[in-house]
Amino acid sequence: MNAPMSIQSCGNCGLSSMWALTQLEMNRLGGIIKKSSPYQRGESIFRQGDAFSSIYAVRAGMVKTTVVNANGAEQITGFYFPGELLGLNGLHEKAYLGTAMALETVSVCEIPFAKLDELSAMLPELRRQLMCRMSQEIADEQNMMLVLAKTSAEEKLGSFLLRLSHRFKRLGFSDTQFRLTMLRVDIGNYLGLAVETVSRTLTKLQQRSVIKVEGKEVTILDIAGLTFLNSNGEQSAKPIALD
Amino acid sequence: MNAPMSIQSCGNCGLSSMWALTQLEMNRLGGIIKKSSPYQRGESIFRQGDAFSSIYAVRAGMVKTTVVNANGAEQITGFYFPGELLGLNGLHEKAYLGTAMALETVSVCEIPFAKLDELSAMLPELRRQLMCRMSQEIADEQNMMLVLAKTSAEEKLGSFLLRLSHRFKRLGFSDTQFRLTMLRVDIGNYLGLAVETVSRTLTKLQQRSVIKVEGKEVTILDIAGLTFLNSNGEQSAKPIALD
DNA sequence: CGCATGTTTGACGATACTCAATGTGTGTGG
DNA sequence: CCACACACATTGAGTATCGTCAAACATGCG
Repeated sequence: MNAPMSIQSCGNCGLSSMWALTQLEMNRLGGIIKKSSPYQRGESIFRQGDAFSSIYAVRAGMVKTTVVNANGAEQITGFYFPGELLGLNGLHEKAYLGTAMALETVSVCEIPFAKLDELSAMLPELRRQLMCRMSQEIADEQNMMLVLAKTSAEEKLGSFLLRLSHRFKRLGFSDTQFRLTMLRVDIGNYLGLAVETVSRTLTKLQQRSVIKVEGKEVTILDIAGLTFLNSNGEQSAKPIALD
Repeated sequence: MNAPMSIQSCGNCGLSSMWALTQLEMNRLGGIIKKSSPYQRGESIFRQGDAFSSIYAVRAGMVKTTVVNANGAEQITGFYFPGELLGLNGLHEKAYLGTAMALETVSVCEIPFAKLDELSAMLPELRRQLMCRMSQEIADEQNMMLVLAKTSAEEKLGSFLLRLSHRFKRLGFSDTQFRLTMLRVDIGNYLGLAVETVSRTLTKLQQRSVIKVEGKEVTILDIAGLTFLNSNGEQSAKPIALD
């Protein structure tokens, strides 16, 4: 089992590389950030319903967020990589809308939101970065909605793998070979597929030499093949436009 | 054909009711908002790839947003009601990530983002409201992801109708009887279902007296029935937790 | 080693997609 | 005003895909 991935630590916290702030701004930001002790696999960083107080930046390791729906079933809402922010959805309800759980050994920085808000009044660049990150979160989720709206299991899994690939690349890791930290059942839950379908589809893609799978290790052999799975031009809504 | 729904107009713009700001703050905000002429069905408010400059608040009518994916197919990413904000996802790329199109006669307010940003440094409550709205957008989208991750067409459509119901209620309209502004094909595209499946599922739910459908008019007869469709406790990921 | 957890594979049936035809409504022009 | 064209919606028949159930197979851990 290899070490969980991490971003370069620097200054108070591993955050400066992603926030693009000046030294002064970083110092101010660093002043309000609390470093927390690492979480072990299965431990939760916050829980659904807890009062919202802070957002969290993942420093190392991968986190999954889940909600319990009306039927009492647990549904995964996201996987979070180092450098990504947790808890942004809790602000408007003043409570966390889901539970964040470590998938492996995880290190996070806690950023008290009230202080971040005050600070953002004084530091324009920090404010813009924060907005920007929230905007990105919105965009990422729309992207995920596109994945989920695909009709075939192959497309869903293909898009899922490509998304992972992009995020590993952004972290400086290989975008063609990586480790699926989460379980097959998690992938299925996240994508709205049965576990067995996940397994079978991975096997099928492997047989076609689009990917190689060895347990949790995945190698992407044919990115184009993965991108254009089942690419029948259908399933699109025609524009009303006259415009 | 009835008039498109709208929020109460007030002051410069119909926004104050949703922003919970003081009169002074509203005046300052009103000073930067541009009212735009109405858009007709099929006209676009902004287009995918356009440079990001403003966010838009829907005042009246319904808007759909779409993206064109790798295969050149159009995919719907959202339907927007009066009082909701468009374009928030464009900030981090400095370009709109999708096209926003009027589904009926639509009126919007344009809010130049650069000015909003400046203003938010001076008005703490405005800043918090803005963050709060972005947080809500994130939460709404996660909610939608839950809908899409459902495995059965019935559940997807049921949840879709319930979401619409809640939003109509928030606007002061009936939450049990409303009009589907969008086409069946749009619903299918949005939910990852074939048009025929949308049609058949609506019929099936009607036969079971859960809803009543007459063309675009929908009446919800049994909210509980709609909420707990196909509620087999399965399809959930078991927590790893020891914790 | 043995148990628990996770993954894969097989067989079967239900669900949803495809193709095709038929309804239904709406607006246009004769 | 009606006939027609067009876009949209529904329904039917056949098929592929995916979910379910069950069993075998791996993997990790005490």
